[in-house]
Amino acid sequence: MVQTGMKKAITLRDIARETGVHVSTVSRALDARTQASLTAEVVERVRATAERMGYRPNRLASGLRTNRTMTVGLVIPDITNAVFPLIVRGIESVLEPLGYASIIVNTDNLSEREHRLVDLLQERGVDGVIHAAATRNDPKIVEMAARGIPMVTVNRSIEHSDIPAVVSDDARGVQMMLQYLYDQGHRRIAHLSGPAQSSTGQARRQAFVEAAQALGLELPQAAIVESARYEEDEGRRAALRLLDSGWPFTAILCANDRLALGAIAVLRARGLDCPADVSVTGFNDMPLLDLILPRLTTIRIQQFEVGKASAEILVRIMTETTPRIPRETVLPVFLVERDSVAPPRAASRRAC
Amino acid sequence: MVQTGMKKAITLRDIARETGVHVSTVSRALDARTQASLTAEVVERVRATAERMGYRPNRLASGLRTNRTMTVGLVIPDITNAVFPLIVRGIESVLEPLGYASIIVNTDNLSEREHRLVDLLQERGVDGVIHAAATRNDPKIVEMAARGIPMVTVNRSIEHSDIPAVVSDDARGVQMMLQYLYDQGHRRIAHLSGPAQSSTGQARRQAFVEAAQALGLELPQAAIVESARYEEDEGRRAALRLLDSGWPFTAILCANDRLALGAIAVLRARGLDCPADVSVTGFNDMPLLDLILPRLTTIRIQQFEVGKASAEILVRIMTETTPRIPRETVLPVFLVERDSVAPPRAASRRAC
DNA sequence: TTGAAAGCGCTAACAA
DNA sequence: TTGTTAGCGCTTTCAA
Repeated sequence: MVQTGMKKAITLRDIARETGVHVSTVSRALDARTQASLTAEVVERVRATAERMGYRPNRLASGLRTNRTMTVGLVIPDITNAVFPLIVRGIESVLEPLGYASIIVNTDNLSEREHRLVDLLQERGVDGVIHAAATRNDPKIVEMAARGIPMVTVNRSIEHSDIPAVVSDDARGVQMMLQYLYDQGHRRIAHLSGPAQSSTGQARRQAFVEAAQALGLELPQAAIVESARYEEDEGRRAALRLLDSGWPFTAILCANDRLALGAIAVLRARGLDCPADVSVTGFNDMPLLDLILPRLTTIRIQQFEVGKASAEILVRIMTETTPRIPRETVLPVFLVERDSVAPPRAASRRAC
Repeated sequence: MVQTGMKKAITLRDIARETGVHVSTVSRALDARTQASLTAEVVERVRATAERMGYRPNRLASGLRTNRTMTVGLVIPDITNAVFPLIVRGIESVLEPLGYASIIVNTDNLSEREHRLVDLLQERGVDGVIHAAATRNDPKIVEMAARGIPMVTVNRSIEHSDIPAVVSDDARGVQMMLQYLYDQGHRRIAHLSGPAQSSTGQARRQAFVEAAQALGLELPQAAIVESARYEEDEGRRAALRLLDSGWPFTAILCANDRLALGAIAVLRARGLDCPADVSVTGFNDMPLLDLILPRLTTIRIQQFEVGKASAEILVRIMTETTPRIPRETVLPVFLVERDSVAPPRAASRRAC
């Protein structure tokens, strides 16, 4: 150790010496599962001494011995993206009380980076991984799961694998929103879709197409513009392409709030008001969204609950001998009606 | 291990057996610092075999031996608070390339919780701690530093200790903002201060008092209202108290953006427009703030840079033998002029 | 009910 | 330049 004055930590040996019993006895006395085989008196004496000396178990040592580190890995794309902190807190809400620590890594959706970070987690012997940055088919993840590392994916789902996934009901959300726009009188509705390689991007887009067809909506090529990332500037770029296509849409259903914010900015720059000229809807209901004008009508996802559910499943996989886990856990979503949707100009004119 | 099909990992022994050299030779061949003492041929053969077999070092084992885990602890109040993700990414930007992993814990500013989490970090043998949730005098932190664990505090600074701190120039930020309001014609300026137990809350408040006195401003008791937390509802509560005090202020300098957003909401509810009736300013310039109307005039803090600086310092403490670290590293702040400040009614009337 | 001993995978001092 | 050996702190089998 570099630091001077580094006091060495109290070990089982120190307590053994102090109490006059063997290290293994101390170990047993301090482990709830094994202290049954000891005299109550010894257990208590050891416990008290450990307490008094300020003993802290060395998880490296016990982990080396038992292959359990009480540490899990959280793989997310970018903690800076407002939906993830809530998921993280949801995860933590179940893991922390059980004594688990979390190593959090940001992949920035770079697969090279992701692979390096997954290695980093494995080297540290994490007991399990919650993966919120999985691409649709990721060999590295499948391999890790095959190696026996307990794993759950969040938001996204790995194709052709039996890795449990916790997702929100994207399809239902898109369908609710499209129906809502339809009920407001919209008939030419565009979609700013998310990245095709993310499973949410794909799921929402597919749901959009299906719901649009079910409603008998016109759906030209130009109606769907794909974004490369879930970010404002991609929303701007996509909205520009949409405007320049010349298709006379009256509403944009965006795959994500940030795309919607970007789209609204572009509309405004072109002199179009939301919702008077064009209605725009989001997805996620991220924090602070309700303070931004126009207040975005969106689909609320239960981020915290998603995190919580994924952690609960991971714990089951890590601790139960033969856990029966559903392949997919789907959480409900909710339509949040705010101010970014109005009847289309034409329709309202007709209504007058 | 619970999982079936758990393939055991490749160890140095496996590589030793495969290459026909001793484990220690393998160990040396794989360590850049020691491979100099080996034949280039052996080094290469071992390296290639390790690569081929997919060897991953077991950090538990090496950590147990060396007392270095290449893992650091990040103690923050709440990752859900928008300033922290940026700090985390700043920290990561220096730590990750060096091979460090980060265990992130949220204290919710609960000292009981913080102590438990700090123990959790210590049990896992973190090489150092970046503490962004320190209260002004925290015995646990001082003790940990005294134990020799490399440590840096962020945003807040521990009183009477020599633990390095990375902070933003709060005093200068407050002073700039007060001067700005003064220049716009404001003379009766209130302050919604942050929590007294946080060092930023204290520093900003003190800076406010000093700057106000320097400008010769009127400063009755009612002019400063303290908040319990840096949150919107506390901003609302404090603004209500301010309004009910009857003091005819024309501007509110808030210790934080979220307090400002809360204050503006209350003003609006009372029929007062910001900035027409009352000017309000924030602090931090948190993400998305520029999309919320009225666009808040605020002090920008370089969160990412703060994180980066703290990590750089931590690395120096962890690796250099006799690092000379300044007790406090102060990063500059910037006034961001937006739309929440206007000349006071009286002054503008006079100007007409 | 407790103790003795081995060993998890790695590094480092010492020996050859 | 490479091998031998010991041991980091803990758990767990086996023996007493």
